Amino acid sequence: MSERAVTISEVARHAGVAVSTVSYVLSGKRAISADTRRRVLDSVRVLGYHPNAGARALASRRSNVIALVLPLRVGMHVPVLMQFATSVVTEARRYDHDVLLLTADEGSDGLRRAAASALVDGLVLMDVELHDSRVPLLKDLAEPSVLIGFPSDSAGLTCVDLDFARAGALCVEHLAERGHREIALLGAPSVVYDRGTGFARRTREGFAVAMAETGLTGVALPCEEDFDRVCAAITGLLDSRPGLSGLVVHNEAAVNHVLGALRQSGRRVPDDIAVVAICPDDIAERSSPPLTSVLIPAEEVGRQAVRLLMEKLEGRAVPDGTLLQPRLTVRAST
Amino acid sequence: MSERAVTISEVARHAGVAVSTVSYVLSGKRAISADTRRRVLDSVRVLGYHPNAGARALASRRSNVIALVLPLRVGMHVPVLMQFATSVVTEARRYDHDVLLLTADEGSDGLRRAAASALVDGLVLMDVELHDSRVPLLKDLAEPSVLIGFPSDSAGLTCVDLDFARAGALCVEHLAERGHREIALLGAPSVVYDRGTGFARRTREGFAVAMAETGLTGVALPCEEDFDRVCAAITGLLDSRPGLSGLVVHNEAAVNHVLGALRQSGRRVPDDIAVVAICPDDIAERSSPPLTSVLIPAEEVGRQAVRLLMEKLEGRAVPDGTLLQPRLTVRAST
DNA sequence: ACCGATTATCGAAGCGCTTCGACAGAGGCG
DNA sequence: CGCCTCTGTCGAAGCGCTTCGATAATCGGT
Repeated sequence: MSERAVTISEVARHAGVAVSTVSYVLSGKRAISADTRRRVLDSVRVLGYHPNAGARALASRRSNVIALVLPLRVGMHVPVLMQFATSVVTEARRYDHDVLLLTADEGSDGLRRAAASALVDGLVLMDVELHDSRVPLLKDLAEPSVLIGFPSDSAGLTCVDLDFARAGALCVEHLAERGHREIALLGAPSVVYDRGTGFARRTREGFAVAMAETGLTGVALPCEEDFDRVCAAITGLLDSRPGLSGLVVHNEAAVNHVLGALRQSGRRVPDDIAVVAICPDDIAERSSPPLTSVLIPAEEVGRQAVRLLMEKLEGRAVPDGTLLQPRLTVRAST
Repeated sequence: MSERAVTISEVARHAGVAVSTVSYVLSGKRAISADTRRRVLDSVRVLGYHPNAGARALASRRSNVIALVLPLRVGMHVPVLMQFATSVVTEARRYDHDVLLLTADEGSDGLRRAAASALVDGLVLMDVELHDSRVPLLKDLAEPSVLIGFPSDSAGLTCVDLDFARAGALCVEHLAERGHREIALLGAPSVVYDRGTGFARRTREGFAVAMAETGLTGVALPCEEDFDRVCAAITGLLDSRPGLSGLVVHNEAAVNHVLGALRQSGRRVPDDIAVVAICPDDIAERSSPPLTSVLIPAEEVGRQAVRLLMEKLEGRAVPDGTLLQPRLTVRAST
């Protein structure tokens, strides 16, 4: 181990050309004859050359690295995060970029540090809140950024998200079509609403609007994530609303507890009560019965976010807001 | 936005010193008078100087970035991964390093690329398998690395992990003390064993050894992660082993399904059957009843991994293998 | 008052790459 | 045939930092 790394000048010598020629072969920024190109690429292969990232970043003022800022607090849908992170990394690699992982608890300072030191060329932020302290910083950072989620003041920012309002509405409409007249939404833990997290609130709003439009009655409640409190909530709900025949669950961690609680209170799904979840497909499929669900397209959100960022890095204009349309998959629970 | 970044020479001019003096103030590698130091630090603050990462990496041959290689396949304990990633990032920041996220599906090439281009100074790999194709590469990479998990040929590598064998044994011993005589282990999905994933196998081995030592009888079974198959497995187990009174569950995704299945078949926990889980505390606490569990100390594993890597980066010797001792927390399920 | 050892600072030489301007040679055109 | 335009290649100037060796300035010891 540990021979010194191959440099571009060794490649140039080996191929019998100038250093700059090697650089142009590799970047494609100037025309190079087919013959020279081949010789250079051969030398690159033979010597096992990998351009030094630091030198490249210094000279070109591009690090080819983007930052991914993950939230790491309670109440987050962890598996969704993970899916999301994966798709960001995969898509970034497709554009020949790497991903630097930052946690939200470093806050604005972390972002400023990564940007100001030219460690990264751009930023993708997850789980942006309605009133997010990082938003002002992003607005006057030289580096472009893309947010997952919409802060309340999103002017001048590029935001992507699932259209949660539509997702909430979709669930209501589906249940209405199935003939249900009284339904309930079980959402995120109350702390998530209090924090002003956009996706939770927007789902609730979409739910409310669709309820009004379809003429259904019902309530929207926060939902904790431990079995006992889920059970209590379900019991309370069933007692107070005897006509209730449908449930929308927007809480990945609680959804299995909800099913358990219904089983325990003797209700059959879907015969006594129908359940629609807003959650990843794998969770919906592993439940019993498999749940009709609205998929959270984490992968596509990640892909879109990276694409938009790459566009901005190229200096192209991009739309301010991108809302991904939810898709409802009917399974056995409705 | 977008004024050019402040450079070290602007700081030097502002403070009335040489560029190298600024560098030495910032790195502390040579003695600097208190007065000069103060002037320089003031200028740094006033101008908002952040050293350019690329230039620094180029000149010092250190990027101050480490790679975190995450597995992204089925059957992984996703939330644990996340916890782990967080602790790696947090701990790395404490040593003034950043974390580059690589996914396992780029395979050895991804590692080689990141290492050869000097993008990273070292690597932390998660979820290493018994026969991992990346192990040979790691052995002759110039960059130091730390593995989470033990490959079968771990000679010359630095590995960290929870002592899963001990964790399995601990569960058995706990149930034995409580007077149980016949118990079962429900483990990972069978595909995970087939793949040769170390932690699943080692738990099973520790379980088997402790069974022999304590004189208990029972079986170890793989466990799928959908409710219906969990239910079937539980029913089969209860039917075929009427004397069974204890269960060890080493499958984070299935543990709530197990409890649901027991409820459904009319068994009370812990009166009819005791349950010990190997899983994160939050899952154990949210179940009903809250589960006696062996914690997977993801956070500590991450911290240790980073520490060991930093030691290696400093050129210090570190132990080949580090096994973290599991801790059993008694809750209501046993 | 002089010498050697410290201590604090400076200047300059890279680190490995990209990019700009220059230029030789090959064609196309009048 | 001379002139001009392309093409393909080269050399050199940085990019912003670290680090090495050199140089003043200071100091105690004689």
